[in-house]
Amino acid sequence: MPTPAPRSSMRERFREQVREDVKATALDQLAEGGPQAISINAIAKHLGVSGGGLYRYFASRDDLLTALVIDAYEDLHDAMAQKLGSEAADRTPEEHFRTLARSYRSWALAEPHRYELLFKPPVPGYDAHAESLATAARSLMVILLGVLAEFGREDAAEPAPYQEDDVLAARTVGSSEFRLAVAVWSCVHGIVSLELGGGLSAMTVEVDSLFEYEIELLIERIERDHRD
Amino acid sequence: MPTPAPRSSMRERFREQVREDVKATALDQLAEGGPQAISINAIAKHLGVSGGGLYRYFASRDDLLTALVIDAYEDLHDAMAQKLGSEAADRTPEEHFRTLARSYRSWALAEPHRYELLFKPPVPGYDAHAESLATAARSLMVILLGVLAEFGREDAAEPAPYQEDDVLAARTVGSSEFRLAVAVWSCVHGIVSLELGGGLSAMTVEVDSLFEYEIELLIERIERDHRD
DNA sequence: TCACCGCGTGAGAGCTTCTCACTTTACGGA
DNA sequence: TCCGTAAAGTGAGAAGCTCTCACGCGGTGA
Repeated sequence: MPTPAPRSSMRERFREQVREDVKATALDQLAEGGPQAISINAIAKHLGVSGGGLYRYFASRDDLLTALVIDAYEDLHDAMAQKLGSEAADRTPEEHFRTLARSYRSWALAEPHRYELLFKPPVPGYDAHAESLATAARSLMVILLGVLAEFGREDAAEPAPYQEDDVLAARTVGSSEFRLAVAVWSCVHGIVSLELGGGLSAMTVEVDSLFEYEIELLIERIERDHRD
Repeated sequence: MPTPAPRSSMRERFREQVREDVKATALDQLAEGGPQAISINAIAKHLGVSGGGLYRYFASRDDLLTALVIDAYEDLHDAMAQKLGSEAADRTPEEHFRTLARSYRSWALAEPHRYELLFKPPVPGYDAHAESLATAARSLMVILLGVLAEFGREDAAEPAPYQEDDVLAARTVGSSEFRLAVAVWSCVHGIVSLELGGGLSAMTVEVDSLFEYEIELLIERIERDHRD
């Protein structure tokens, strides 16, 4: 059997390539015109195929949007994990948390439409992709849970605080650590969301310093929470 | 001149009535299908007029959506003001704040699509209605600023904590009170937004108790902020 | 009474998503 | 090497959308 797998994966690989091209074009449209500007027709024209052809690759427009959301979750996840990983290992938990929060906001500000997409489900009703979406969302929590767990330990030089551990996530769901993580996330998301939504642009307030101040308050709160 | 005003306002009143009917129908569509489901065509059919006729009342679909957003701001504002007003005047500032936060969340949970609409500007670019939108958003802040101001005073029985005072709002923009109000708002909005967006539905966490806990933490923070 | 202006109509341009019968192309087993 | 099968792509078209516009009808104000 001389490499039967590569043969059969040729089509698969091409198919995946086309899907990536479609998503890349959709991201361009998203960046310059928001979710409304994403058009299957326009993507097809841009890629040089006829309109109906793309439906071999995405069952519907919502299907494409869902794929974009999952990609965005992974991208945000990777951005935060990379920032955390590039830090010196001897940093304090506080520094790790600051890095995490700042990279979260930076990503959102750099790609506002993608961030909006994360919290604007394309279809109001629960569709078939709800499960994969939830999984992607949970992967963000794992990072946060890892950093929050550092605060509990006395020695700060613990290895790999940003590792992905689904078992850890599953175990801590519903626990007090999880509660704290959700609460912290909601505060960070709150500022970022208001900032992006224009709710803050109307008010003349320095979001940069507000965010930094919020980070310090959250750290205080985390430390207090760990002293119970 | 025997009442020229009522005469000339006959058309005006009718016009306003039609606009209200259109918005009411749009709200029905919004409630059951989200912003995407709002269709000028379908509204016209439901009201028994032809499609193009509605453009005498709303210049565009975005125009209609903007009107809905402004209405939603006012509605949320009124809901909070009414809840505050119905309370006994001898309540403490803490109780007032709890009432405010709970009524905010209640309104959002009761009308999730309208709440989403508040922070999803229909048009990405800043349109002509940006100013009226900002005004409506600021009216929310005035209520919050009023309640936060109670914490500063020693005697809790101050009159009319929820009065609207644009001068007050304009004066405090950029001040430290304003900063605190924005920070508090962003935390409350953060939880509500995650809850509505489904980000929390994936995680099994009791949002009710989480929200109540968050309120207490915010009160603590407000009181600490006033002791500087 | 009469001119006017706002209202509603219906056609239609141009866009969209999505379906479907059809052709073409390429893979993989005999 | 050859050929059946399955996938890729086409183009027409249905149904929907927003929005425009020329056209008449009728209430309003002088």
